This record gives sequence, C-alpha cells and structure tokens, in this order.
Amino acid sequence: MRRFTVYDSRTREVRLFAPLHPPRVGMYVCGLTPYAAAHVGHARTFVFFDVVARALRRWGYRLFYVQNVTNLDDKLIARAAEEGTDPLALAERHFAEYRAAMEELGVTSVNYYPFATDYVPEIVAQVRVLVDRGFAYRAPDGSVYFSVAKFPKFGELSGQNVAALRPGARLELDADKRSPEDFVIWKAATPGEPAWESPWGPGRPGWHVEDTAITERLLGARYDLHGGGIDLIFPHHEAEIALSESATGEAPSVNYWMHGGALRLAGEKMSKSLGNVLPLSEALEAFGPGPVRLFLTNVQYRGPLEFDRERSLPEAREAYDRLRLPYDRFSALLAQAGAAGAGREPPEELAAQATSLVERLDTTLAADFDTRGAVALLFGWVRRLAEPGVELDGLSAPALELLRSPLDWAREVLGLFAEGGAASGSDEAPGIEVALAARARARGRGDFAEADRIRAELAHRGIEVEDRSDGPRWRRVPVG
RNA sequence: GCCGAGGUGGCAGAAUGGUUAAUGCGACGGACUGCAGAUCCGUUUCCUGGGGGUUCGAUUCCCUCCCUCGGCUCCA
Repeated sequence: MRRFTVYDSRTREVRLFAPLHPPRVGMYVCGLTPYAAAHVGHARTFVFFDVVARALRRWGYRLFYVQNVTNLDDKLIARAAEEGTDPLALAERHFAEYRAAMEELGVTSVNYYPFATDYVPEIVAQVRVLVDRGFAYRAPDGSVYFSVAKFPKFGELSGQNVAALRPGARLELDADKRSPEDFVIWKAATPGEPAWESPWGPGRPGWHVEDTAITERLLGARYDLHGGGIDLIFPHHEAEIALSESATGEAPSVNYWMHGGALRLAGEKMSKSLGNVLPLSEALEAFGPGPVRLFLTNVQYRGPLEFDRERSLPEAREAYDRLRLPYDRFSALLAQAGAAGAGREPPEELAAQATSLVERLDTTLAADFDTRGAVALLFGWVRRLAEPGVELDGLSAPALELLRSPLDWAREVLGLFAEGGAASGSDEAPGIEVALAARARARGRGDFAEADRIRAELAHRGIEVEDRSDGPRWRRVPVG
C-alpha cells in the first residue's frame, strides 16, 4: 500500500493517511439530490472523488466507495408537485440520467449508490436511539429534532460558533423547535407526500440523518473518508458528526474529511439555485468526456475553479488533444507491432525516464491528490516524446508499451483516453476512407478545389482531416 | 456581522524561505503544407492585491488593510 497524504478539513492540515482496518478503506461521498439535471459543478466533485478511488485501488487499498442518493426531500416534493408527478419517480428519472452521464464521464468507481428511502428502518432506528439517549426530542407536530445544545463539539468542523449564527432568512424560526439551531431528523408527514410509519407518527427522514444511518449500517460507527462539496460543510457535515457521534458514542466518526472546491461561473458558484449552470449532458455532447475530465482534474481540488462558457472547454479540448493524440499514436503503432512481430528497443535513457515518470506520477498524486501536478508531468512526457530524435516507428510492442506507460497511468487514474477508439485509420468508417482516397487523388492531380470540397464536406459531418507527413488522418470533432 | 477559502502573466492555474515563478490555452515569428489544420522550434524579457514587519534574501512566515467567492439549517 502506497502511503499518501490528504488534507483533512476538520483538523485543517495535511495528514498522512492511515486506514482503520488496512488494507480496507471505507469512503462515503455525499451524492446529489436528483431533482434536476446534473451540471458541470457536480461533475467536478464526482470526477475528483473518482480519481481518489482509482488511486486508492491502484495503490493497493481495498476500497468500498459509497455515494448516497437523496431521493426524497423538500425540493423533490416541490418539483414533483409542479410537474404533477411522484417525487420518488422524479428522483429515479434524474438519477438514471445522472448515472448515464457519469458512465460516459468514466466515473465507474462507486461501489454502491444507496437511496435514502431504502434505509428508512435504519433511519428510524437511529432516530430512536437519539431520542432515547436524550439527544433528540419529538416536537408537538410529530417531527423529531436534534438538540444541538446536547453536542458541545457542534461547530468544530466548520469553525462556526453556534451562538454567532445569524438567525437569518434561512434559519427557520420554527415554533416547534426548542432552539433555533436545532435541526429536523424526522419530518412529520404532510398529506399527499410519501410517508412511513414511526414511533413518532407518520413521517419521512430528515436530510442529515439519512447519511448517518446509511454510513453506520454500511461503513460502521467509524470509517476512513468522507467527501463532498465544500458547500456541504455547514450545516450538513456538521450535523452528520453530531448525529453519528451521539448515536454511536464513538468518535471521530470520520477520520478524514475531504471537500472539493466549487466550480464558478462568472465568479459565482455554479448551482441549481442560482440557475447559472451548464448541464453536464450538454458539456459531454459538445466536447466528450476527455476534455471535461482534463478540465476538472487540471486544478488543485480544494480551491475554486473558474468556468468560462466560451473558453474553458475549448481550451481543455486543445490541451487534451496534446495528450490524446500521442496516446492514439501508440495504440495504432501497437496494433501494427503486434502483427509485425519484433522491433527495435528504445534508447535506454528514454525507457528509464518512462519508468521513473510513472513513479513520479504516483508520488505526485500521493501528495494530497495533486492532479494538477500530475497533468503537468504528462505534458512534459508528450513533449519529450515529440523531441527530434525520438523515433517511435518500428519499436517493439513491449517498448511501445513502456513508453506509453505514463499515459496508461493517466488512463487508469485520471480516467483520460477512455472514450473508446476515436482513433483515425481504423476500419470503423469505410466511407470516410473512401472520401479520403478520393481527396488524395484530387490532390494528386492538383485539383485542390475538389480536395477542399471533400474536406469541407467531411468537416460538416464532424470529421476533421489533417494532412500529416505520413498521410492524411482524421478524427471526430464536435460539430459547431 | 460571524465562520471559511482565495487574490499569481492576456486567460486558466501550479509551486517554493534563495539560480531563468511549473503546466496548459492564447498571441507572435519560423519550419513543414497547394492551402488549412496538426506537429515541431523559438518568442511572449522586469506577472505573486496595497502597506508594514521578520530575514542576508519573502510570492512563501507574521501583522494590517482592501477586494472576491463560499457557508450561516436549499446546495456537489
């Protein structure tokens, strides 16, 4: 197991990671509330934790990665009412879209997506423990609230001082609460909404308790990693600590808290509430998963990231091509080498550099998941490969694989180059090859008008043609 | 107001108590090309919010001010 460090939001320091039960690692990441389509901001968080999961597995940890789905809450109920549908069905639909987008993005590391409503017995049980132990109370309306005053550590994660919280617009001054900072863990049923029976009357789970009931069941009273967006620190994660540690009597419930920075659009956080979102599906359709993943992993995960509709993804596409084209070239050469048998060996120095670079990539990432630093190393490698004197043609298959290994690392850990053979020169589109042959004949007889016409026609179909020294090649590009 | 994260080149964004402040995008020049693109080479030389302090040396550590963003019981 490779050692790595991670910034822990609770202690506010970079710490050496030590699992509770090596080599096993439990990781819980707050998923989304699927009341609307996922956007690029969501992707930032989930792509990052996907990289974390890929890295941990590569480094020899046996990771169990859980990402919950809040498939019932006020927003879902409100949205469903607007659309005249059932909130659970609405959540199901948006979650299916989310999964499809994640699949396309290569976010394949999550072991299990528990739905809140599938854990109602666990939630009721945890609420009961909290009530029995005096941490929570039933209000007259049948809701159950957690009494923040009973948990002195409340505020430790966020640095908030309960007394200083502004009882503002959002902090409901609810007559049912004994204290304004108390939060609901069991919501009394409203007619027409989904409800479950409980010792306190019919109702549904509150937001925070769904996570703590699920984590206690799936990961135990204490587990290794908890992740989520930075906007969840308060109140959500603060409340989770209070609930878990009060219910189980064990602390700390979470050994390492990881929070991903926000994606900003024109200086503001991209969010459904603000309405300034770029739907993930649009980004994927226009640019494909590679540029999106590169854009999102090309920064330190904790800080804010500025997203510009006009520039960010087009820039990322250019940058991504610098990495992907060499990767594709290796793939093509390997296909040839496999057929042709033995080939040359690479210069010793280059081979040694490839090997040491892979190690450097791992050590770079092992320093608090420095994806940005790793990407910089990858660019350095493709520059090295492009230097005069580096001849890849004719290398043996093992040699090609060795020189490709840093890029394979990027595929395995960062999830790049996963968009299935978009490589040119394949026989997947014979029509394109026919057109290119016709264009080659036109160029041969000096009929450049015809050659350009064919090129324009292919461009119209989303096929970009490049005349290289070794002949034309094509690739798919987004149209428009 | 309180809590938290930030302010680095045209843009996005790294890093370190010390030789030319990474990387990418963009721009410019060149090679190559019928042209374009891609690729390669070169250039983009005096970029670390303001002011103090510590130090031989600060972008980095300390103080202060200004600004931006996030959270303050919707949020990835």
